[in-house]
Amino acid sequence: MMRGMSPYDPSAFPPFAVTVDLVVLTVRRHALCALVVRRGEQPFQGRWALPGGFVREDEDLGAAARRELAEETGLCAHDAGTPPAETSGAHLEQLATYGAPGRDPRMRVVSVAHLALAPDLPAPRPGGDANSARWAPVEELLEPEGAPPHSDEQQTPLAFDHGRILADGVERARSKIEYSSLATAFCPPEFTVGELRRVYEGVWGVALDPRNFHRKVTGTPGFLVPSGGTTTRQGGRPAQLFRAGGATLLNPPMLRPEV
Amino acid sequence: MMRGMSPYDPSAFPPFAVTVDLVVLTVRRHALCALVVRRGEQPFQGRWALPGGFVREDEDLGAAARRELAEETGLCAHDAGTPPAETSGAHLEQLATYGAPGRDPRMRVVSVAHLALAPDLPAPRPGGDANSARWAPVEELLEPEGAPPHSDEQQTPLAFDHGRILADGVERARSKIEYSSLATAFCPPEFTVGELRRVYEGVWGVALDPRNFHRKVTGTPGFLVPSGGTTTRQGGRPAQLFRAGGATLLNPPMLRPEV
DNA sequence: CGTGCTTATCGTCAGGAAGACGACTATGAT
DNA sequence: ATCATAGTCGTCTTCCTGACGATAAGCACG
Repeated sequence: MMRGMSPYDPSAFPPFAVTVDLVVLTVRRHALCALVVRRGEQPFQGRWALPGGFVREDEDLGAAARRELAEETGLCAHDAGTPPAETSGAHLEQLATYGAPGRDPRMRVVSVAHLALAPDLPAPRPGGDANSARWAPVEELLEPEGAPPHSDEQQTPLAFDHGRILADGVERARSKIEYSSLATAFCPPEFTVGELRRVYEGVWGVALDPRNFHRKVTGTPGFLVPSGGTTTRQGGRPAQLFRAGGATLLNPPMLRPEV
Repeated sequence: MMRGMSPYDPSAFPPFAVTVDLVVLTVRRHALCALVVRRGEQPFQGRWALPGGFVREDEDLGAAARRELAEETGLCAHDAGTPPAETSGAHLEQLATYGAPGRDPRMRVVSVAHLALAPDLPAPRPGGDANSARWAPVEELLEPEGAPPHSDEQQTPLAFDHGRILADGVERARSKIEYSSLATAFCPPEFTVGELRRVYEGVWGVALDPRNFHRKVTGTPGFLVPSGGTTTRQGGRPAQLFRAGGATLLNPPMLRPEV
């Protein structure tokens, strides 16, 4: 033990529980969707919530997020900064930390939220038990922004402050695909320019010009590398297949249309 | 108490201490500087560290960061999103959270780092005790990146993992002034175009063309609003004084020169 | 009081990138 | 065969930026 070093006096600081919550996003049927699980206990019993759990002793925050993601989806996540290997992994990065005193009525909980971007999974029922998890369109989960159409009893469909966490994660994803090649994390290992365009359209909720988009992504060095094959899985003329290139930053960025 | 709701079993999760650490940046004499304090106790006794402290019970994370910032600098910080009022406040936003198991040898500490951007303060000696705090150029604090010139005993001048936290904060500031009007947070309430340009030059460590910079910032609607006066405090021809406008996002962004 | 130095501000010009959109290609469905 | 669907290549205009010349208006000297 180091000279003069002593453990903290436990009475000198309040006790906290630390959790990780996950905003797992994917693009399904042209819409941005988030993974939500149904709560089995109080508070917010029966409501939808983001997946998450306690950080274990001797476990790093990123490791806890990767563990929770694997438990819920089976995905093996890359850390941010790790080059995308051949494995079918998702992108994972820290989002923000939420620690308002009253956010969990049981005790003081600080939650380190993480953002994961995953391709459209073949298994729509992740996790263990039956219909306790689903992909939900984000505008459905964030709906009561403008005016609640029917009942005003529940402000947001999500438990705790998960509505805000999800909103922050969606905003991060929307802005980050502008200036990085992260949109490829929503795609399978091999994909076409049109599939990548539908990712942008789904995340941003806009329509993009296919010709200008094609020029942009194929003209940015290091963004896409052709894999040689073609596919007709989207119908129409066969499209060239690409893989994500090594470039991570898009300069100049992909421009999101105004309003 | 809600029906069926009970407090967590304290044995179900490990105990954490939660702190906030501050990356306070300013531009002094054409260099980006960070606020560091000298540690008085083990571990890392005598080394420089980022200011910070425990989050109190019933205190929000942002409130803890604002409190620490006020204790160290006397600055009254705006929350991110709050329009800059007339008060001489700094910008404050959450940066990232660091919770690796071994980062504090005494116990498990999760630190929610915040980033503050402040104008050049008239008082270079903030805080209470004597010479326990100073502004240090960031490249001096982050020096041992390439090759340590003299001794190889200490890897970084900063205690704990504060070298990485500072690096992350600097990178956030460097990228954020590209696409937002945040550079004005480094300026006094009234400033000239040249002073704003020197902020960009100090943060990025590059030289910018004064003519193109002037065209860019005065041509972006909502970025700057003329306050009517002029000043010659920088020497040379009198320069028009401006205030930060309401715009927070720069579109198109200010382009950082390559390499 | 002019000369030189400093900084601020306006203008011009060429090159690059993006939006709008026409044209053509190659598949599957009927 | 024809049509619908999607992919791919070009063109044109407009906007923005980088490079850089020119002028303006203070201050510090002699």
